[in-house]
Amino acid sequence: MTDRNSYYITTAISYPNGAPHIGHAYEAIATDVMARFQRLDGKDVYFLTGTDVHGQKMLQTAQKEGITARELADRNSDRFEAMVKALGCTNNDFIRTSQDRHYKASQEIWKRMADNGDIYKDSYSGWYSVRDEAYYQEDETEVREDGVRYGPQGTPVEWVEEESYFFKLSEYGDRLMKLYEEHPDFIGPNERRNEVMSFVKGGLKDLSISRTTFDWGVPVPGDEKHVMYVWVDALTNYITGVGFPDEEAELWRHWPADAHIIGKDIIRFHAVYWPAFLMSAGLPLPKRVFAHGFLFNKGEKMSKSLGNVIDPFGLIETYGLDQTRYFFLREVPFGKDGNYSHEAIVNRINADLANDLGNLASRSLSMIAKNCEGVAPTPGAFSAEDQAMLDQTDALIEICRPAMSRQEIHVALNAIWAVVGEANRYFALQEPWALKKTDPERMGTVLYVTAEIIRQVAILVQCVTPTAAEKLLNNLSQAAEDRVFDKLGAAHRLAPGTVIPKPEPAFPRYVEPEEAGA
RNA sequence: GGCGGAGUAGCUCAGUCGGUUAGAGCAGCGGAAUCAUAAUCCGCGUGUCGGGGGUUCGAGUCCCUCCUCCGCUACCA
Repeated sequence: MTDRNSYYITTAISYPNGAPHIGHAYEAIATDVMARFQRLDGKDVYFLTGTDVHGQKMLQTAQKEGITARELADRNSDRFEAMVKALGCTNNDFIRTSQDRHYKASQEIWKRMADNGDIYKDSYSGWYSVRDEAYYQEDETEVREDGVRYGPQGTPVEWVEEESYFFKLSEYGDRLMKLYEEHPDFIGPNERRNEVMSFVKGGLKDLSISRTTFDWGVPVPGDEKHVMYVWVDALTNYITGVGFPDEEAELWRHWPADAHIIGKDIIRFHAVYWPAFLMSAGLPLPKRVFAHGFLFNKGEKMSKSLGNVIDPFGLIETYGLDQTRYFFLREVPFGKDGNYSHEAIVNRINADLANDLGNLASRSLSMIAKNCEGVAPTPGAFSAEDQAMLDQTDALIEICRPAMSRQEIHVALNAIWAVVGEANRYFALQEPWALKKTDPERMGTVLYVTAEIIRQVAILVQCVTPTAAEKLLNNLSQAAEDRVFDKLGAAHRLAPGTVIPKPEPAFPRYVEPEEAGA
């Protein structure tokens, strides 16, 4: 929006029924990169993540462990919060749906939907799978040889009959279609938009939004034997996090959200149910819901039974934080499924980070340290090659900004690394080491241009590889206030005379650990 | 079954409104250079652009058909 400077971005909240895995980490990293990007671009950013701790599964897991649901929720949420921290995420808050503020917010949005006449009580019966948290038609289930009835996902189902509150989703089809048509950017990527639209076009049924079979959840106002069922509760976190229902709250300025970043498996809840709830409650709708893909281990789905689950803490430990962040965002087009393998990540670390960018900085800055008295030289007139190189660098932000606004993180990174590659060619072709003897002034110009490229690249990649970018910018003696996108481009070139000491490697190569006993 | 997407170099993918010898990165092979994190640079591809048919002066690009894969969705004894 042009009329406000706020940028509110969220991840989905994780269900902490087990340990955090790479999928949670991926979403958190990507969202953090987008939050950092907008912050560097001068936006008033609010970044929210957290956990969704209610429901029967949490209750059952807690019972199995002999603790209360709340104890389990707290313990496991702590782990998720620790993961987010370990990933270097700059979230402003970490919400847990067990918090008082969230109960208040959920009950308020419920009341508003009820006041709008969209909630009614009825009874619900059917074959219910606890594990799927879903009801199935009888003909979707089958009784197997063990005498147990199973649902279509292969999980056991039981006959459940309970009274339930329903939300009149069936009345929102037209308004939702209008939303998708008038705001084509509401759902991304585009293939998800098509899926959602065809789903809505097929007709919507009313939605069961409460349960009486367990009590670990937000009580329904005025009928406390019901607790809210997953979606009203979980989705509401996005407004709880910015102060709802206190619309005078300082944080409420951030609503509506600019982007909800979620996994492709929950697109329907975010692109159909959520806007319908908000319309019903009379609240503004988020600008965009973007669904990323899944990560596979060498093409195989990660699962506990296959034993190929990747632990995010282990990745950081093995490869480094910046390296892990860079790998997933560069290797996998955001929005598509992607693959992880040791070979692939090592290749990215060494080729892109160490060899291309790290070594470019190293070779150019160390020449400045050695041959230019440790300060950025004063450039002479720029040659056509110099100017072309600078122009390409100056243009990066104009590529990155629209790409990032569409969550095309890979497009931005691709453009940045194209400049890095071009800069290596430029450097080799200009041969500053030869100019040292033949034309020292020209050498100074080439080194200046290269340092300026590194300055701009480092400012841009702060959002992906914050630690290494900081090293580069320290090496270029850049003040904190100069490390923002406003300082990119021709109007704010590296000042000649800036102190540039001998560089320390910003991106070390990945070296395979020695074989045991070798 | 319906809808949608995809099938291009060993791998991952670009290919705008159809137009000259179909591109990039990675991997591989050969060479150069020595500023640098043994990093970098240059050169090297006989690819039925999934198969077949059609429209056109000309199709990876449009139309038809078939095959394969993926997603969403519906349903059946």
